[in-house]
Amino acid sequence: MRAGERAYQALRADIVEWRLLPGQVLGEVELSERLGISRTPVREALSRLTADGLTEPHSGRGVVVATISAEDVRSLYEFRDSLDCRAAELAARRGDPEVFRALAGELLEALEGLTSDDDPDHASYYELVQRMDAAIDEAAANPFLRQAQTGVRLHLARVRKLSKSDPRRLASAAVEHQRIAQAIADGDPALAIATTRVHLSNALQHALNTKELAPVRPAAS
Amino acid sequence: MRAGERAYQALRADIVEWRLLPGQVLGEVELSERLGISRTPVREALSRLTADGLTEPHSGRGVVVATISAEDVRSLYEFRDSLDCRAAELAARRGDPEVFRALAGELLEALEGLTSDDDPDHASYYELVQRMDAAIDEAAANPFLRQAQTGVRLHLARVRKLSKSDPRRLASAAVEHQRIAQAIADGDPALAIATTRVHLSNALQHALNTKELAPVRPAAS
DNA sequence: TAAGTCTTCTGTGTATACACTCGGGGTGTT
DNA sequence: AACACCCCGAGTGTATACACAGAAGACTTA
Repeated sequence: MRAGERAYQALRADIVEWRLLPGQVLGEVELSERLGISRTPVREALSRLTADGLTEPHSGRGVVVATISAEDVRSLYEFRDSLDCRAAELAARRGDPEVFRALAGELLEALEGLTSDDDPDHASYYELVQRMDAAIDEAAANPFLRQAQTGVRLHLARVRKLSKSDPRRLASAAVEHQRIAQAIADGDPALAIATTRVHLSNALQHALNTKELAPVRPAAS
Repeated sequence: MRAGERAYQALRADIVEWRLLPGQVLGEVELSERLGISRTPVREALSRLTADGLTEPHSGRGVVVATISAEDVRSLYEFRDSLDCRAAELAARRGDPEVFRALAGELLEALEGLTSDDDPDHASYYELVQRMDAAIDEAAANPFLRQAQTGVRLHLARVRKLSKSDPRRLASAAVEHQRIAQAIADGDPALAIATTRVHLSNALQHALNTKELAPVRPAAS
C-alpha cells in the first residue's frame, strides 16, 4: 500500500479511537519520524484528515486534532437525521425487499445473542449494523448521499468510542434497527422515516447522557 | 496567496465553468508547467479537487475531470433536497425573522429588475440568492450541514453553467425564493420545507429540460 | 520594571531529484 | 497469423534540500 494511504489510515484510526486527543498538535516532521516516512505523504494524510474534519488548521502552524463538544454531537445527529431519514426513505422505495427482510431476521437473532453476552465486544452485532448501513446505501443508490454518509459515520464512530457499552441500550438499538429494516422491507417510506427518526432520537439521548464530552482535556503536547 | 491554493482555485474554476471538459486528463507535470509552479502544490490541488468530487482517479494514471450525467443531476438534486429542506426548516425555527423579511423584500424588488432586463447577466439577482443561501446557513447554525451545502453548491454551479439563462424561469425562481424567505421569516418550518421542495422540483425540471448533459463529449486529450 | 524590538529557531511551503510501477509497442515463437 | 513475453518510456510516489514566515525568548532602552 502507498505510504500516504497508510499514514492516513493510521492517523485516522488514532483520532477516531481517541489515542490522539483533541488539541494534540500534529507536526509534519514529528509524524514523518514516528511513521518512518518522509514529509510528503504525511502532508497528504494531514490534508485528507482536515478535509474530513478530524483535524483543523492551527494558524499556519500545522494541524491539531479537532475538538468535539456536546453541541457538535447535537449538530452531528441533526445532520445525520437528514441523511439517514432520506436514505431510509429511498431504500424503502427502491430497495430489494428480500435483502432487508433478511437483515430484519438477522437482527432478531442478534437480539438474543446480545442478552446472553457470550460476545463481550458485540463485534458480530456491530458488523451486522454495518452491513445494514451498506445495504441502505446500496438501495438508496445516490453517490452524493453515500459520500456524505461516509463522512458522518467517521465522526459518529469517534463519538461512539467515548460511550460505555450499555447492554440495555444495545438491545433497544437492535429492536429499533429491526423496525427500520422491516419498514424498508415492506416498502413503506413514511414508516422508514419514522422508525429512523425514533432510533436517532434515542441514540442522541444516549450519546449525550452517557458520554463525557466536555471533561475531555486537550492533550498536554 | 499560497501556490497550492491558487492552483486549486484556478483548476476548480476551469472545471466549474466548463473550460476543462469531462474526461480531460490532468497530468501533474503538464499542469505544473502550465501554471508555472512545481508538482508539489499541483498534487495538493488535485487531491482537493478529487475530494470535492470534481475529478476522479484514473487508475493510478493521474486524475481526470469527472463526467456528469443526467442521472448525476437527479442524484444531486435529490441530495440537495435533503439538505435545503432541513436548512430551511432549521432557519425557520432559529433564524432572525427580520433578516429573512428583508431578504423577501429584496427579492420582490429584484423580481421587477428581472423583467426589465437592464442587467443582462442578472449578477445582482444571483448575488442576492447567494446572500440568502448564506443567511440560511447562518441561521441553521450547523457546521456539518453547512459543509455539505458548500460541496453541493460547487456541483450545482457546474451544472447551472450549462443551462441557458431563461428569463421566465428566473422570474419563477425569484418568486419561489421569495416564498421560502417569507416562510422562514414567519417562523413556519413546515411551510419552509414545502416551499423549498416546490422550488427544487421546478429547478430540477428546468435543469433536466434545458441542458444538454449527455451530448457533452469528453475532451479529445 | 516594563515594553518594545531584534534575533534566532522551529516548522511549514515549495522545488527538485530519484525510484518504481504500469502501459504500450515491438519482436520472437509457435 | 496470432499470442505471449520483454523492453522502454511516461508519469506518479516518495525523499530531501532549500526558502520563508511566524513565534518565542532575550536583550536593550526608557
